[in-house]
Amino acid sequence: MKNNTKIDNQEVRNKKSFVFDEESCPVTATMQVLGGKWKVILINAIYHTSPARFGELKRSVVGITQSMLTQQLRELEDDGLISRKIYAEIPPRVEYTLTEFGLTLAPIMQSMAKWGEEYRIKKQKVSIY
Amino acid sequence: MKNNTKIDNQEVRNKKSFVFDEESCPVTATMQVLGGKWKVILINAIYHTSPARFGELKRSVVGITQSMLTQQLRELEDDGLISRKIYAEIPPRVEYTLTEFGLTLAPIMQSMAKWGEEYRIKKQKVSIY
DNA sequence: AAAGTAAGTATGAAAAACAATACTAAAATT
DNA sequence: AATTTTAGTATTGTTTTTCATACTTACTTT
Repeated sequence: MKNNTKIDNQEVRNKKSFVFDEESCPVTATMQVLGGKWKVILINAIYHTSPARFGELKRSVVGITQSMLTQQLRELEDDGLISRKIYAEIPPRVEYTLTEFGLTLAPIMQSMAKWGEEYRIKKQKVSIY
Repeated sequence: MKNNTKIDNQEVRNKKSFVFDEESCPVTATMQVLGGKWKVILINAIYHTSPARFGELKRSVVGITQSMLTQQLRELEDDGLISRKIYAEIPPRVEYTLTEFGLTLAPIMQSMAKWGEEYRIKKQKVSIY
């Protein structure tokens, strides 16, 4: 116990004690919104093709299913990141754009895009062709 | 069909046709590595507490289970983002640090941290207390 | 009259992610 | 001798995601 206290003090002295949860870690908080397989990809896609139609996203976002697309778009809308504009036409037309708030994610997407490019280069170097 | 072609041409004229997959979209490529509930949070935690011991991460990363922690750390190691240093001691000691490559993720974490802080402010404004 | 169109909804199933619990080793401490 | 410590593994179960398929509407084109 004495020893334990000694170690604790050492730890306190040498190292801040961090807590990573939604409350105290802003990165964790961001992940609550952007988590999931498709969120970031979709935001990025809308960012680049805005205004993006539903069918357009379905074709361009490789691998996503229609129901996933619908669901994720709804969640992004609920979080205030994208807006959905319905045209009263037949056949229907719906256009998605980033809201002003959604546009504040641009730096995240840009840093990810940059990293992804470098990652691709790194992978090429490792591959054995 | 004639009409269809007309619309297609219009689209080609007015809008680039994007494809969002791992090959052609660097953001999507990044998400292959950082996807999942814990990856970004863990990288961020190690970034801030490096060198981070296993038990330390288990305590500080709120909500993660031991098996999840082990699994995610292994995957991050396999992707070359973190390194694992084992000390031949009893009881065991293992320290995790970001590799040089892992450190290249810093801009992503920083942009996420910044956004998370602003998101918190926005949520406060909306709440009804 | 049948087929095509866009943007969905609904349903059920499969797959992946995640969680809980118990267990281990080898030395130090009580 | 029992307990504590750290960093796990193994097993089983639950929950969440994701997928596949069929269906809808109301108008246009064939």
